[in-house]
Amino acid sequence: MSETPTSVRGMNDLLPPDSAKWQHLERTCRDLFTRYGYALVRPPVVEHTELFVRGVGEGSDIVGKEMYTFADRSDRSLTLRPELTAGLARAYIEHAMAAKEAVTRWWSLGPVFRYEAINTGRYRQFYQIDCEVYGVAEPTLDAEVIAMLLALYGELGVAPLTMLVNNVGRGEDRSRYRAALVEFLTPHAAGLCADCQRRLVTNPLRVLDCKVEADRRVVAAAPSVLDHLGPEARAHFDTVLATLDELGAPVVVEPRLVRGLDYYTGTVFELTTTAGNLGSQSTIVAGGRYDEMIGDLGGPATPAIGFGIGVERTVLCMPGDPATFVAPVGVFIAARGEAARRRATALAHALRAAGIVVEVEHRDVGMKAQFRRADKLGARYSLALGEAELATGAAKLKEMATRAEHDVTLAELVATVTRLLAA
RNA sequence: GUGGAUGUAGCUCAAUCGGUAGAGCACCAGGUUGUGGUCCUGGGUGUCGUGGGUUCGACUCCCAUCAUCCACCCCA
Repeated sequence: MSETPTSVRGMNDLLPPDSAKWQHLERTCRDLFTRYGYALVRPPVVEHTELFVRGVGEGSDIVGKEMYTFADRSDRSLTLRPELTAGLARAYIEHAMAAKEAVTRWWSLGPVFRYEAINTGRYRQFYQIDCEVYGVAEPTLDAEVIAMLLALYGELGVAPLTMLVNNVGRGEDRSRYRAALVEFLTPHAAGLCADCQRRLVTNPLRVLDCKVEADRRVVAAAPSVLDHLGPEARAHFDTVLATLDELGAPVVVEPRLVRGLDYYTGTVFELTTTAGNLGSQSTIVAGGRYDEMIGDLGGPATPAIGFGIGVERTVLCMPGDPATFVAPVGVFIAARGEAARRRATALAHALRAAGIVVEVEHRDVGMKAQFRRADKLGARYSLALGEAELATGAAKLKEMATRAEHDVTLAELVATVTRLLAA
């Protein structure tokens, strides 16, 4: 390897124009979530390792083998967050939110870290956008959250979409189903893949999610979670589905849908798409209820629901060339000579104060090069300043696409440009 | 973790059978133009990913290694 520095494997630089497409996603999320009453929270990137072990679950692959864990100088065990939900739950508890308000709606975004093999739409530092609601147990909220996601992706223009939903049960329902599943699978154990033979003991629900063909055939005949829900959970799930129907939100009930994280209870969902050539990484959002996590972490028993959006994957399946998301330059100011450049700088300053996107050529290069750059930047208008313009205070404002020119006085430039750009 | 492909200029890529490398893009200048986008002309950079091996001679063949991409697995 050469001497020049390189980024860490699986951790990439986000550069223009791709960053503009990300900004569009983030803006769309912010605006939509704000309408639903979510407020932004930014927890730290690093937490005590213990939080993730307890919050995400010891049995999960994430905690088992994917965390970036290290000892700091005081020998505390810290971990780069592998997801956002646990840190947000910690903040909810630490700031005693339950005592301050009955319902808390938070959203957050930022990098998360998992030590995994790299692949399309899969990185070691990647970005998630989360929404979490604390304090509501009722099923209409589940439907609202799911429908909001469908609205978000509709607004982003992602298609086709499939929203899978399931209810993995909790408490006694979960234990009963787990027992029934183990009872069903044990006779077939010899025919299952090595991973599933292990899962049969550690986390039998995960067997349902196995992609191995032989295992899938076995699982196809397995008992369904939905048949093992008690009346309360069954009624909850039915209301979720009925509400989604009333909202006109299309979903597919998938009894074999299981999430990889241990904390989910009851409703779980997963948004997938075939857009964007994501291959097997077609899950772009995943979430569900985690009604026991806040209590398990030592907080007041508080029902909760949330989801995580995979930002890279979402951007990959969003339509549109990234360049089209870059803010277009309103005016490009070309200048010849230092006196003209000083004036150009001042004019640009004034135009920008008026909200116009302006690029000034500060380099001492020829007019040809300046206009080529104006063209390349896609500027709506260009203004050329030289000694003559400085002397007269008048200049020509050129519309690049049509090459038509408007006579302008520099004194009225801001007003003129504002009017032209608004037209 | 398993399997496959690819590493050559800042970027995208070429280089026949082994004879120490070229093009386009991008960038700048000149010509044309109104000091002005197109067009024309000119301008230069490579430890050929890295380390070994074979050979008179390696970008080319062999081995190793690293990186990137893709599939599987898992996940968002």
